[in-house]
Amino acid sequence: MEFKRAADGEKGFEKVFAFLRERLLTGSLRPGDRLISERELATLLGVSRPIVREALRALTVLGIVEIRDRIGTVVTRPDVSVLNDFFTFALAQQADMLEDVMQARVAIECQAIRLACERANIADFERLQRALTKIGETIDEADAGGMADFDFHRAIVVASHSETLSVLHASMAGLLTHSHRSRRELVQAFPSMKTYLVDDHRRIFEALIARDPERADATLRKHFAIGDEYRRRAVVGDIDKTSASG
Amino acid sequence: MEFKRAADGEKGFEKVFAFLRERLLTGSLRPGDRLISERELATLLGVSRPIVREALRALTVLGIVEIRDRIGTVVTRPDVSVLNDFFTFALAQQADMLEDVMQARVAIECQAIRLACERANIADFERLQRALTKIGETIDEADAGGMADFDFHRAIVVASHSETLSVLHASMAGLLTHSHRSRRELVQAFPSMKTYLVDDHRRIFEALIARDPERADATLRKHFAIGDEYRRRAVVGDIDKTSASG
DNA sequence: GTCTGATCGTGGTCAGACCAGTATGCTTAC
DNA sequence: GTAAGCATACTGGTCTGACCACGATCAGAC
Repeated sequence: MEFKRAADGEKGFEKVFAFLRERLLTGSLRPGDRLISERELATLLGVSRPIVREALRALTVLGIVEIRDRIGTVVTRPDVSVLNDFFTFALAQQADMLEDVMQARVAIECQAIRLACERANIADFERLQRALTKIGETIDEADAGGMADFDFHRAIVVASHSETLSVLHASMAGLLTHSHRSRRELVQAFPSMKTYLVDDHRRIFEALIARDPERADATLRKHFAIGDEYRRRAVVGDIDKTSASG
Repeated sequence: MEFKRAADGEKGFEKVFAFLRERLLTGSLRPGDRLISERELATLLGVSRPIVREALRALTVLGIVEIRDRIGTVVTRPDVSVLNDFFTFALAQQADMLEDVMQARVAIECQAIRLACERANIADFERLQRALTKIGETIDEADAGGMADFDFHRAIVVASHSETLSVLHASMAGLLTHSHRSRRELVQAFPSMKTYLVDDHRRIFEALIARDPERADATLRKHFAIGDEYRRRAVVGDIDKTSASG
């Protein structure tokens, strides 16, 4: 073990990472398990501790593992934050990606609502109902209104009972949060938007209750399309006349 | 710099990571840029080199940065592999996630085909045409057939000209590759599947050419549904009688 | 039995060193 | 003057051995 020459062919980091990867993928290491200490791992694989730490840190940012100070390293259940990080970086370097991410969000939600039509239970309906009520109540507030809107859409995804869809949606929603908010500020400029917001969400809710996937999907899609339309009109300055009151 | 006590409040790793994160998010560091050397970074932030390496390694697994041996560390364009890694690990620990990931894939593809109806160009159509031809040619081969199938579906996503959808699709497709292959082996057991495969893909292609998003979406969805049905029948052992030849 | 404290193990970090190549510039040969 | 060759100063990749601060554990005091 005194040779840095990895007879295994892999460099230090790769060796450790591959070692742990294999244990994790084959199920030898499951969530909740505690890894052997960094020192043991180092001597076991014939590498130095800093290298082991690199590998553990890599697994940490992937959300696979959690390094607990003075306790040890434990395997965790895969977490969303990774995707969040990734998309945050990715988006930062490609600002034009925003519209693109929105497309992905639409994709996720439309699929989610289809699944939700099959799988939603009473609790899901209640959650949606509450969100719907909230949307009506907060129609005049940009902040609370945006949050209510967000909650409703999230409730749809939750109702799909799909972990993957939830994860993906959560990671995109985070990115779209601010755009969501600024969009909400348009409501004041478009009084007609108020009825659109309330009615549209209600229609989506009804389709969901009716457990009609096609209608739910179509309604949701239309909802997004109308939102886009409002945004377009805002860009070109086509404000509702009736709102000139200010 | 002799104090490990970080006056900045953050621990070593966090300090370096936050430092780089900020540069990356604000655009001070853009893809292609070369970071300063590990040593410089270490003295600059008052930490040791191993810590710097941890941070760089973290960014590497996130696909934000690439460490080139004896050259330096350069900022890269965000890459899919991160998501791939994540889903690989996530799936390994929650096997029941497979069906779930499939749902996400359906979501992505259906949205992609809608966009593709608007955005696809000649090159996209040609790619799809080639894939379609290949599917017909390789109908009797499990391996090549599966690949042709995969290429066709990927071509749909590519035709959407959406980076985000492509990224997501790529990361899921990787996971579903083997299931795709095993599914392909069913073809031999289900002769009726051959016509299904060819015809279905052709119908999808035609809807795309017609630039009819609704029809394309619906056809693609049906395609997936039929695939599921075949799988279900395989599970319960309901094999086509006509294939008893073996 | 309970409380207290020493010890051991853990992650967190550092400093300094060596290796192996790359890149560059300077020297040397033509 | 130009071109080949070599020395040097980088770069990442790694190791060693050490220290710190704190959690856990168990022995000993009460």
